[in-house]
Amino acid sequence: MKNQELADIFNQIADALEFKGEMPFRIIAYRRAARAMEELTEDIETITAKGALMEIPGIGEGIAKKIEEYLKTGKMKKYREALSGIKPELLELLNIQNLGPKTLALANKELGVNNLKDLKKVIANGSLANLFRMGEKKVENIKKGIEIYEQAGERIPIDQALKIAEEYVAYLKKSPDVAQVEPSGSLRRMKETIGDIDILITGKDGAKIVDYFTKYPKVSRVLGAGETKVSVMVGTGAEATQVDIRILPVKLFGAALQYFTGSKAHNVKLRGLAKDKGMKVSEYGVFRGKKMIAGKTEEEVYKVLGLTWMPPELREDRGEIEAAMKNQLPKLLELSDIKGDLQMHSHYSDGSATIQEMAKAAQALGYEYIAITDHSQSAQYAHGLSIDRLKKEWDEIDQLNDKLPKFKILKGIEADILTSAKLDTADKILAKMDFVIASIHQGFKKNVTQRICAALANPYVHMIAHPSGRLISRREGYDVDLEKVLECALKYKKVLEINAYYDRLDLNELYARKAKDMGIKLAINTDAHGPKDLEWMRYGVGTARRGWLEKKDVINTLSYKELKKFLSR
DNA sequence: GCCGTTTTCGGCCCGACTGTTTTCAGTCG
Repeated sequence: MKNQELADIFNQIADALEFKGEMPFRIIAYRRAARAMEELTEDIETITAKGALMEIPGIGEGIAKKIEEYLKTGKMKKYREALSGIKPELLELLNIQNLGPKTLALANKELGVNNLKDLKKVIANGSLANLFRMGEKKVENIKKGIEIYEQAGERIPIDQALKIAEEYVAYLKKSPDVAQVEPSGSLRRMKETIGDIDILITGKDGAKIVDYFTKYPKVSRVLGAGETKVSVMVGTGAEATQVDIRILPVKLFGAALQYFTGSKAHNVKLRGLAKDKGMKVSEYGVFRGKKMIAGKTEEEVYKVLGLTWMPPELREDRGEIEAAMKNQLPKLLELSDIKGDLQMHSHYSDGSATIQEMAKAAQALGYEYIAITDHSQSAQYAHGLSIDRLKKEWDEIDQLNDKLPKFKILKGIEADILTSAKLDTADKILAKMDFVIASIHQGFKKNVTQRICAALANPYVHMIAHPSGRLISRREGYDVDLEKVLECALKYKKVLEINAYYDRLDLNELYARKAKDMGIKLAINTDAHGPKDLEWMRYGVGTARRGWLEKKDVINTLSYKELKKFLSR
């Protein structure tokens, strides 16, 4: 699939044009095209072959021609032209905070800066500070930017971001000057990774709040502090994370929260819509002329624009504004709709707890059932179960089910799909199980699509776990055609998983939405290896909500009775 | 470069903060 390749090319063209001082709107157009490429689930070559490129929003005649040219020849004239005269490492420097295209172009033209080494040199010898409209302080800020750039700068997993944010929020709530504190930005939208943590604060005395905010013990550096807006770094080294706050009066809470939650693309669309209607939207409210007509609540802000309120997870400019206009937003799945967890491991394989301990923890979450899905025999890396030990596990589950009132433990297994495309567990064993998961744990590059489809065709298999195999922070995933996998799942009426482990979230939101649209059922499971891991469910639900999923799309919202009926089909 | 139940041309979100300005440019979100 060349989707990401093309996205990278368009982003680089945008960077290059920005560096060269090209018209801003042309640059925005290339960035939009890049984003469109990244969000496609279908292979761009398939779309091109169908002649449907220009049906993608953000792709017009010009960019469509460039895509066709690239797919046909492996080259793109515009790309070559845009990058002509630009040394390979130069545009990378645009990732340094406080160093934008204008300053970089100036440093390049006047001082011959072409890479990080050059940049450091002209900072050290003072020549950068001597350029037009430059000075000591500006250079100092660029130096700060370089430090942050070299330290970390990677997006962090949502799990880690939530922990940092929750601690910070607890600290902020202790201040008597703070009225409301609300994590917003990508965290509130439950994005799978987080760049900066954004926190909205309302209160009266901004200066006092700013002071208190920057005195948080974990702050390692203050990046900038005004009266209503502050940025700090929390932690050091690879752990360092940027936290931004915005302070506004209580009566503007809704407008402020809407603005600070984003996404940027959503807000741009919203503000454009307001403009068409003769209104203006900002963090200070919705205005018609000078008159403020909304701002106290988010509901109010959306309402005056003719829209119903929408959950933060939808706010990505992926059709939610259009749907809200027609009052056709999905009624999203809630965490409280989840009645059980259908993938977890006990100490029989590589889990840390007993089956009883897992059941107790699940009961405490209000669940009606769980499936114990220990690894199968070929999974030696995970202490996979021999048939004898599997039978022992069944006996224990039977005993527990007799003991536990109003709670059910399903006999499950996570069976390995072998490189031969066969499952490592015999059908006659699978036939005796309540819930059969098949998954790839070996041969990531060997006919994965075909092997998964073969597993889906097996009448005893209910679900494919983590269908792409990606690990967000460290692994790309199997060499698999997910479009085909979706087709197979639909054909055999099987379930696909949203694995809720925060480093998997697999299927991701885009494929989850595609699956839903096709009519495929999903299950959201934590893949817990200990009782505490069951709490990861909220990340899986977040991904599901970002994929527009409703209760009816997810099988572990069914009651035990309904689930048994569903699984027996 | 994209896009159109107000337009095939003329629009394209809005504001904070910083520094180097003598009224504003650059950067960021």
